[in-house]
Amino acid sequence: MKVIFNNGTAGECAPEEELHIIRHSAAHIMAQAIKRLFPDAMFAYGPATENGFYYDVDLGDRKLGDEDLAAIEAEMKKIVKENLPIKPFTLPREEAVAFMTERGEKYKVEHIGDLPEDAVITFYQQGDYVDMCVGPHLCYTKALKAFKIMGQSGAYWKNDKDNKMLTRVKGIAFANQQDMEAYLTLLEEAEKRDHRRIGKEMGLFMLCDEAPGFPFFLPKGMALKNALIDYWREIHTRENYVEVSTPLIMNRHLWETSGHWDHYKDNMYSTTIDDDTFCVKPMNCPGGVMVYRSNPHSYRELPLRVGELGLVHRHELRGALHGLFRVRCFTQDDAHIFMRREQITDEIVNVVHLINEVYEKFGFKYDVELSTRPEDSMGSDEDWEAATNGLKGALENLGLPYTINEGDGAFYGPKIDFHLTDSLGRTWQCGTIQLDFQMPLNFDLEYVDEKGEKQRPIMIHRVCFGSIERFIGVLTEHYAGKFPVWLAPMQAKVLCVSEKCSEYGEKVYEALRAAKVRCALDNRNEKIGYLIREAQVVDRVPYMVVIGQKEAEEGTVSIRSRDTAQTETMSLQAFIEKITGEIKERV
RNA sequence: GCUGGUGUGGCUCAAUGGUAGAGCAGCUCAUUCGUAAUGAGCAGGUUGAAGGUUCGAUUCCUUUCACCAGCUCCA
Repeated sequence: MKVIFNNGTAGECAPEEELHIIRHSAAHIMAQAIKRLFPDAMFAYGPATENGFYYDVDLGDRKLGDEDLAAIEAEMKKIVKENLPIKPFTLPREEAVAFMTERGEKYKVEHIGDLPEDAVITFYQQGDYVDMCVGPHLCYTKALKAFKIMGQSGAYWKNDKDNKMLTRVKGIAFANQQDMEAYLTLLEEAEKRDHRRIGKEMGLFMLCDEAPGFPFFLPKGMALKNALIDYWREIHTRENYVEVSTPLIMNRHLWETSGHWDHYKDNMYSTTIDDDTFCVKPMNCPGGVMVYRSNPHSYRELPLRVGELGLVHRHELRGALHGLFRVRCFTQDDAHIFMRREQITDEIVNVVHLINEVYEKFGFKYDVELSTRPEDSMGSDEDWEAATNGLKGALENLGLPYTINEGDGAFYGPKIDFHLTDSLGRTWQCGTIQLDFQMPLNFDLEYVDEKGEKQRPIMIHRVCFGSIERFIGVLTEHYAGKFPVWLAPMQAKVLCVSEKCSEYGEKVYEALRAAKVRCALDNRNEKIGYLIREAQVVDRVPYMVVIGQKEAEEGTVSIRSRDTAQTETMSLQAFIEKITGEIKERV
């Protein structure tokens, strides 16, 4: 594809850059359209994104409705049709400032201020519209073949909530119409995987207006949750963790000592008990610390790995709530590891291996982030540096690729975060490993070393699933509700061809129940096709056990697989062995 | 919390400033059927909530709650 570079030459761009350039030019064309419709508009940033582009615009007090978005899209089409040439030019810094000032583009002026002193400032012009930009861009507006405005939202200038809120208009753009159609189809498909929809269809969980952000787990969702917990307990026992359970509500003083009162107060629910303030725990660590502190410890016990499936409550902003992905109460598969300084790297490596094992079990790909010290934090520079280096060292030892998320650590220490992707490509933080020198200091934790001297342990906070609720949401979308047998809320469903064989169906169902298979019996007076449809499409049950006259006479079952729709006839005993084997092996 | 949007029976959706309609699900009856929807009938809603305008509101206005797409924030 031919593009125009910021030095004014036209040439070929690298194929992998093509879409990026199309999308970036789409942002400019949209800006031009907005400027035509709203002459007072001032433009902030307008980058290409993963599937399209957006532009943050200051429209004064003007709000955009759906009709406005439609008008912008129509105007863009017009600009494309006009086939305006897109041409770059450069200006020295002062002239660039004067030029943008004259055009009222105060955000661009501020942007110039952020650029290096010696930066050459490039502009791209199409018709009467000029945007400050490094390019490259399409040569003509007509080269933009496929785009669509997708919506708008508020967004702060420079992403800082103390700054003015601008209007972000978002769109998608593709090389051609077919690619865009394909993407829109993909979105439709993704919507079908939405865990909120599948959760409802399958009867996994519910939310109601009376408890916004506090999910109810229904019997089937509970079965899934318990299957995950059983797995979790098994691997943690193997890894030499012990398990505790600590109270949901504890005295405010404890939260003051831990630092949560200062750093997390707005997110904590509280209540009054005997004239004293008590807080509902937003994190499990102070509870874990109290357990540690209840006894003296020897260096021989360390590392001490203490797990807790802890239910935490956090007051999340209502606009942030999202199905099971973002809730106000959730179960963390937490653990606190108390250890000596020299055990840090080994322990982190162990935890990373464990988290990796869990994610591989489900076939997840994940991104790793290292979050460093936030502004609002506790502790000394030395401790923060040591902790951050400890995490970095472990990641580098393991050769795990990661990105650094500056200033995004917990208030008590830096962390490694594991992000999983939902059906729409949004990523959600699940696993996290946090190194903490503060909590042991605040609570004066100790152990006795080999010389009989008191030493301060270091703490790791870590979760694998992150929140079981969020993890179930991600799993639901990952499998589109077609969970593997060991996780499936309903593992087998007995379907009777007619009421005549109901009795044998009952017998098969009872045999499966006795073998601890999660199952149901459907002997409704309907055609078998009807029963199959519901079992396969709604229940997404891995095995449909079809029972008819023939099976009743022979003592067999006809097994229809959810995934292949193939059927296989076998003895009831053979099927029970097959399914219980798969459940046990967690395949 | 912020920007925009949405809110009608369990679900998906329709309609109008003048007593809310369909499909699916549910129930009843008939059918007793072999691997993705048998037929007929019945029942189900004070249109998210509160207030206002109006002779009359589900429709218009205000407030509020919840949800959706984002922003911010986070597991």
